[in-house]
Amino acid sequence: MSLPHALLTSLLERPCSGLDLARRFDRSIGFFWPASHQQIYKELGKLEAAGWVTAAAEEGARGRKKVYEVLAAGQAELKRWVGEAEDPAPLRDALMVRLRAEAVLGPGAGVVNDLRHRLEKHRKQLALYQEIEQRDFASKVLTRAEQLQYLVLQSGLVTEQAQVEFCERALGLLGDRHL
Amino acid sequence: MSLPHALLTSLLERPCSGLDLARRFDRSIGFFWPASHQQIYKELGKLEAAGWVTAAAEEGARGRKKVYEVLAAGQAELKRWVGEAEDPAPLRDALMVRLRAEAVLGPGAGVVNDLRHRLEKHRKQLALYQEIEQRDFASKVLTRAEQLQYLVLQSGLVTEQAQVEFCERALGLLGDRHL
DNA sequence: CCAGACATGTAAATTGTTACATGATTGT
DNA sequence: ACAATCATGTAACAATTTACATGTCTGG
Repeated sequence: MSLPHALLTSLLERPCSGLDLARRFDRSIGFFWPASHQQIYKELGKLEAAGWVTAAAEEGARGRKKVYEVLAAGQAELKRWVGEAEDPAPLRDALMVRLRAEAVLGPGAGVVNDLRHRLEKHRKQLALYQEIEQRDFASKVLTRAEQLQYLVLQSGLVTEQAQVEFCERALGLLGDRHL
Repeated sequence: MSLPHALLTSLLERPCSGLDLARRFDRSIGFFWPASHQQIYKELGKLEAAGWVTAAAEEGARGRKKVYEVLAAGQAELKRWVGEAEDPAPLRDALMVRLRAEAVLGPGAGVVNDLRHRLEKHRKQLALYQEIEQRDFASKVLTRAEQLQYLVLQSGLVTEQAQVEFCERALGLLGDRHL
């Protein structure tokens, strides 16, 4: 379970409120560890109870906005966790199950629907990653931290590229002509 | 949720007991949709209640062994589900979170431990898939069903290959000399 | 004043993991 | 007899998703 450590990482990069965190997740760490605002609020409560972050009510801000900041104990915990080794999470891919089902059901079972749908999704995600690459990492000298962030983005790039190629190949095998 | 349909697929390939299913999952569909025997037993109960499979107590067998078989309604349901389109499941990769944490914590935070560990795991998984490829798909003419099964295996092959290359690259970037 | 965005949460349901429990059959 | 394996489950927990609830502030 990496959510607490993903939050600590993001808060170390910049202290902010729960909703800000949720928004930043949607276009950064959330590509590799998605989380809804509900989950984030709950987890922030636990981080605070554990003494890893402090919450400061921001005066003059809307509503009862709280700004969270990582404490020394939280940073120590994050460092401890980074040093741990973990088995890769098991894959769960419904498309593969559908392909196996199509194999046993025979031609025309309909897996092309999912293939076309996912091809489009993966193309969009790939385009998004390429946009981020151009915007944040193109034509400049990178610091070590930026090199690592770029590495993570590249993982996303090759993954989406591979997914696109897989869908195209599968559709070709199934005789689909809507490429 | 694809477990029921993964079970239907596997039972269509060959009717068998819950434990047999669990064992076959471990070296086939389970690479793309893992399931423990506890989960499988529970789900088989639901499939039976839904009228998608029948359970027949096998006489002369050990204990209270039951053999499950797919009914027409189950096959129809599987076909319906295969035709559905679904968004790809969101990625969740703790290694990426660790890399981002290492970026913000600075050199020596220890992500190399996880990278080395995962490099080894992915190399093993890749070797396993290559073995299956040689054993089941090398040097023979493939039926359509076999082509689809091979396609699924190839997805695993390129995925593991990409993971291996990513870990090697990351370790190179971090100056690790234990490749 | 009211719609819409900001901001923080609670509750229930689903899915999956881990630990435990029970009994039957086979091989030695 | 007894250990190992076969075979089927139950229970408790953990993580995530979905739906709902509540109140604040800003712009028109």
